[in-house]
Amino acid sequence: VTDIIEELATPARPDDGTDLKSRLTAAARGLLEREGLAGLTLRAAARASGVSHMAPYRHFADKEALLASVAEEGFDDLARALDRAAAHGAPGEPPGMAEGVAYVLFALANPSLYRLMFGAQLLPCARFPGLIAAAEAAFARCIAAARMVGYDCPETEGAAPSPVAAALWALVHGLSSLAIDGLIPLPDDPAARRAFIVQVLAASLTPPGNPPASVAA
Amino acid sequence: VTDIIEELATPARPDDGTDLKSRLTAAARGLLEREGLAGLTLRAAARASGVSHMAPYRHFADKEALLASVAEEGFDDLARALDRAAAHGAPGEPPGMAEGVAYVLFALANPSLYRLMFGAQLLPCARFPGLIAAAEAAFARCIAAARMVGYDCPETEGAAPSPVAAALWALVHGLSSLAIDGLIPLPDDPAARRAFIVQVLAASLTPPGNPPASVAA
DNA sequence: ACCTGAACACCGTTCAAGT
DNA sequence: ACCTGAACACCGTTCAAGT
Repeated sequence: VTDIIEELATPARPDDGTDLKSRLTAAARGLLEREGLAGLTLRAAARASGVSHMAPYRHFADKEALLASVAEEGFDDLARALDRAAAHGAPGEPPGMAEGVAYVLFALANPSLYRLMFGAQLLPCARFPGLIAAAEAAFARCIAAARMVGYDCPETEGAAPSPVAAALWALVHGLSSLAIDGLIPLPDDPAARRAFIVQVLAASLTPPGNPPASVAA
Repeated sequence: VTDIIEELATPARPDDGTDLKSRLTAAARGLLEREGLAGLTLRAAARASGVSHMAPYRHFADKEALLASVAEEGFDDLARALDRAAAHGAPGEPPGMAEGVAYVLFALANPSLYRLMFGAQLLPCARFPGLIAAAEAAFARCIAAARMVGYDCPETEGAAPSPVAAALWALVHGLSSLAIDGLIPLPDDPAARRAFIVQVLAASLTPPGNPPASVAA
């Protein structure tokens, strides 16, 4: 049965011009979206690409390398989504809010991919420099958004991010992660969902006793 | 080789009085800490407990049920750590800060366990009511800490948490998760590490233009 | 009630060939 | 250079027994 699903989603085209490496990555991403992390196997990706189960080893050192390739695509897509949000932000909202909402909505739209990007222990092992670069590129958007909010984020040379940039990234990442896990249930209605996300992000930026920020409630 | 490690860590004691279910859970937790999620298998837990590879099925419906049992223990431990921190908070810090720091330090001290608790898709599938109850009990500490900070958190009947409680949980969870993944590198020195965590948590509570909160920098 | 052992379908990975 | 096929050790899970 699962074989049929695989075939329908990504029909085997052994000689369709595009190189096998990108075909395998695309097949892996499809498997991840449709069947979750458990369904993302080297052999299934090979089957979906119409090659033998050993062919992927020509392009990926091991399964982890294939996962890293998928995760890197995910960070690239996330960065693009943040850039799109920054380009046309909502007029009534505080600066940086459009990017924060776009971040959370991206995670909710791609839960398995988002989980792979962060929770799969791909980053800390320090293999895959391309993956780390993609993650840091996405992080750079968070720093830019923090500057738009008005925070003073000093240039960080390499290692340590400034505490305020870290705080904003932690906020949007934490909300995304908890919402994906269902621990912070979000409204189903798109408008209500967006409003709740704006409320959460604005809440941690307005401590009690301080004047509330300008939020379009 | 891995067999030897298993034997040394949790020697097989088929008849040591304690019931097999808790022995299996303890063995699974040991495997998780020493070898990560990949090393946590039903068969390895059975081996470490000195029973056949089918004995666990008497106590757990499947592998996911064993994982849920370990994760539930993790949420209980986290709740206890938060209670301990609340009992004797640092005098110079704002209220609620001690709990937030304790939360992040717990995650850093138990990275694989923390990842299992949140990232393993155990919560959203709605099996394991005990696990969900344990997670909500830990979340209750975050709401209590939010009230100590001075936020007005209305009672939430069941489903939707208030935006401010969600924001504080997202902040500490996001920082924990990103720190574990190495995306927000923390200082090695314990005092410097604690100071950085305090800075990050305080940063998102003091938006620019508002008077800075009383932080022991 | 609780545990065992054989068996099945799957997986990641190594190795020896094939063109 | 790139791909194949057999093989190995492992895993989760089902089934038929054993006490």
